[in-house]
Amino acid sequence: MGCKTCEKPKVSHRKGLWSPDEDQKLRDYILKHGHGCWSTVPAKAGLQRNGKSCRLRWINYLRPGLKRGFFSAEEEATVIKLHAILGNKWSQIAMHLPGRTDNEVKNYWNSYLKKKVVKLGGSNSHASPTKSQDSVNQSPETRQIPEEENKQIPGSDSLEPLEPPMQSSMDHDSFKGTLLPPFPKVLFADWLSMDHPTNQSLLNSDAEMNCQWDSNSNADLFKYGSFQADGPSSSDFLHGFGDSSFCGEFQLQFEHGDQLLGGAFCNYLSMDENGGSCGTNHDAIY
DNA sequence: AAAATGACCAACCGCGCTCCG
DNA sequence: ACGGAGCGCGGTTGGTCATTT
Repeated sequence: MGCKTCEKPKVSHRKGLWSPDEDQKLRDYILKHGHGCWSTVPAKAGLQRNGKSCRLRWINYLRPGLKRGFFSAEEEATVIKLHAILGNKWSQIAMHLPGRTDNEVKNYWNSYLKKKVVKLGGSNSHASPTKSQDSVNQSPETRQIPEEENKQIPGSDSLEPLEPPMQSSMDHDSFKGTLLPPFPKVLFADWLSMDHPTNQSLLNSDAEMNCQWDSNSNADLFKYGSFQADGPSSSDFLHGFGDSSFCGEFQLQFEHGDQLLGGAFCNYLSMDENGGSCGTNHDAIY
């Protein structure tokens, strides 16, 4: 996808963890202009990163609507089920988990679910032909689940959830006996409603279920509660948000909660992008 | 209390695909 | 039709924090 305006800045790209300042710059830029051509984003946003890194950071961490909490029993079951069907098709699995990224699903699988499935006898692992899955069964890195963990897995011979997180009012950490993260997680819809009190009626009590505790920077999104009001036009704001997965996530998210907001929300997001919104051609911006 | 080990997760890397000129 | 550029995806790595010895 060539981009006419793409230039090739000869800058040495920074690597490693993102600083809050970098996050701020990237978020500011994308909320204001959309990402457009990723390769130009770093230069325009004043970042010494490559476009790929910016894209990843946005998708996996900064994008509004990310849940970033512990997986609910439902989500966990979905991951296990879909992984059995799809294998390591993380992006496809993530499509069914509104607010989750492929990277998050992948990490969750590798750090937690994989062990669980193995412990359960690998009955769900047969469908995955991947090297990763093989390593679960064969590699020396395969770890035995500690007895302590085993004790914490009631009903571990079924696919019943390991008593997880949200629905049980227990997140993964507390499940593991550690501390709760300190801050409430705010979904984009919740955040939107804060900025638009008139939308509040659109959120029913199910929204509470989505208000997990999370320590990450989604809380920062509060800062942007005003960007729509005194910031750029909706047109500017929506550049780059016409992403199918983005809309799809919200759509799914609220459909799951028997809410009608999903469509309305996507309409809202795509109000000036008819034809291109919620579609895949988010590059045709500049 | 300090060192060793384990677990988690953010980020990087490389490959394949698609689009455009 | 072909080559280059950009994007998306999956695998892997490396840093950090927690737990154990």
